[in-house]
Parts: sequence; structure tokens; C-alpha cells
Amino acid sequence: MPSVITHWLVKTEPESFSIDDFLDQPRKTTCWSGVRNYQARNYMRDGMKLGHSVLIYHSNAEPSAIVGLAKVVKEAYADFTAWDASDSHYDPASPPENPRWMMVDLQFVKKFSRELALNDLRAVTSLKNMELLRKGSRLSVQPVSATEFATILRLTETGK
DNA sequence: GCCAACGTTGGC
DNA sequence: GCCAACGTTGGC
Repeated sequence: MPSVITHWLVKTEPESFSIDDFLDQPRKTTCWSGVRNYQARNYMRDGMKLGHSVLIYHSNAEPSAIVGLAKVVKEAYADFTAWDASDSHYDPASPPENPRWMMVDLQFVKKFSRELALNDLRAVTSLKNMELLRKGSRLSVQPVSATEFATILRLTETGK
């Protein structure tokens, strides 16, 4: 029986929305809008529940790294950025009366004092099956197993 | 339902 | 900036 996922990882490009931008949000809370991939949407819609932990990952960064932690404070609802023709994530195929794209609200929890760069993560044997490290992986919302999550937290605290 | 063409992601 | 690996679209 597959265990229910309660830990997640989301990617963001720091050039557009970094962990520091997150920290600056009112109530340190943001809607995780702009996801336009069905599998990523499904994870948000079906898997992400109140209180779940979410690792924040900087992609296209120097270096690309896991940089902090957030939690789910609102479960999936329609991504209204799809309705705004002036928004870069506009999608006329997702109208208000029949939304295709969903988002959740995340609240900032902490910024890790020790970033976990992709290279360092690849060196950790117990993380070798992590979705993030899979060759060609592009999922911007992905599940993290309880043991992977525990390993990552330990790495941020002890470095090993 | 196949698959070529195209657009995007994201490491490097 | 390059380009491999994907996902989506649309002609047939």
C-alpha cells in the first residue's frame, strides 16, 4: 500500500519569485499561481492538504538549491491568473466557469541557514530516487517521501 | 491514435 | 546562450 504523501517540493526561479520575495509577502503567505502542467496541478489539487510541508527550490539559480520551507495554508482553488489576458500565465482555455488550472496558498516557514545545492544532493545516497534528481525531471510540483524529507532537514541542520 | 513540429524547462 | 529532455498541439 503506497503511503500518502504529506511532503512536497515546489520550484521557483529566484529571478521571478525568490525565497526572499516570499518572506516579504503580507502574512508571509502567497498563492502558488502559474503552474501550467497537468501532473503538477494534480499534485496540488489532489495531494496538497492543509499543514503539509513544502520545500522551496530555486531553479535556474547560482546554484540551484533547496533554500527553505513552507506549509500549505489553503487547499486547491482556481488559479485566477489564467483569467487575466495581461498576465504571462493567461490561458483562455481555463475560464472562471470551468477552470483548468489550480493553485494553493503557501505560508513561509523558514529559510535554511544552509542551502542544499543540487550537486550536494546528488552526492547523498539516500536521496538517489528523489524526483528532483531524476534525469530530465521538470515537474515544478513534486512529492517528497517522508524519509527524503527527514534527510533533507537533517542536512540543513548538520550538513551531513 | 500516431507522430512531427513546436514550445518550455532548467542544468550547465 | 546552448541544448537535451519533456509536454502539448494539431494534421492526418
